[in-house]
Amino acid sequence: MLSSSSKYAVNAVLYLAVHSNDKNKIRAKEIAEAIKLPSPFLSKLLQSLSRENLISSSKGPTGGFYLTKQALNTPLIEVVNIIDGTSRLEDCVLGLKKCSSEQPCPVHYSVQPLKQKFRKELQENISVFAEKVKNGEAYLFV
Amino acid sequence: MLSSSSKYAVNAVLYLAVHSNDKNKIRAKEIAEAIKLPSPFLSKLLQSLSRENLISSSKGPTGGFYLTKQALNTPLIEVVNIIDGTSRLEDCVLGLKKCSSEQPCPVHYSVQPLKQKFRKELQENISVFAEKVKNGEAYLFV
DNA sequence: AAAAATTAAGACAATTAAGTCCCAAAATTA
DNA sequence: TAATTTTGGGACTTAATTGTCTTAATTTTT
Repeated sequence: MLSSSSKYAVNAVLYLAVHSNDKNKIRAKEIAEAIKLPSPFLSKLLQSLSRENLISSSKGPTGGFYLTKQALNTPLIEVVNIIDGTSRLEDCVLGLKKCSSEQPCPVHYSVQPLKQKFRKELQENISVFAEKVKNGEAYLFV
Repeated sequence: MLSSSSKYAVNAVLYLAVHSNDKNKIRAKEIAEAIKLPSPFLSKLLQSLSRENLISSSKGPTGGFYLTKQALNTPLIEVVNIIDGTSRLEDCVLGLKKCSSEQPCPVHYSVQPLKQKFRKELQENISVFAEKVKNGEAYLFV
């Protein structure tokens, strides 16, 4: 469904959404420890997200990563799109090159609506999912 | 969602469901050509399915693979379970070890019902999907 | 009984994904 | 300005998945 990398990235972004802002940047190492991930690997993911301006960063002591208010209003699925690309969630479940309502694969009508709903659910903004964690309705680890 | 291997396997099984029976066995090579797959690799997948008695086989000239009537009444998801195992479709989308309604991840309630529905759709018997191909409602290649 | 055709099994190779490491660039502190 | 701390970028390593090849076992045909 999602690659390991984008799972990590989503976790990290939600961690930032909950704990960071432009006054309170968070180092890669701290995030890595929080979500139990090797820090060099996480750094690379964060850099990819930063390069695409989904998250913000600054260097040096007191530096780190953070989310702007604008970034909080980005659909969560953008994280996945940056790390995995879009095809992973869009391609035919059976791997057929041309699969559509004109030429459906055998599972198309069973599965395609679910895939679409999945993408739609992840269109919800990052802030929406972060709020659940702040409220104690959802958890990021364990 | 599914590994490449299990996509291939599902295709191959549906091909057998449509074209084979105990009087009409089909060689790995023919299936491989039909679904455009390297034949040695497909052979290995077919062997895994045969070892688990999901498909049947016989050796020698006139040998090949086929589905029994009983096998046609197996849920399609069994193919995936044999090739990928079950965890791929059951584990938390964000990769959290313990993710449940007691301790849900932030996307749990958005996504978990869809995953369950996905598995449920693939619980439908192989024959159901094969019929769609026979009817011309669905296609296996291109 | 021998030859040919097929599946079975497992070792091997190639590719991709995951993860590490090193050094440069930028910012802060002293 | 020098030392320190952080991100940025890219080369490198490791692990997992995908794909190939060789040989054995079984069945059919002649």
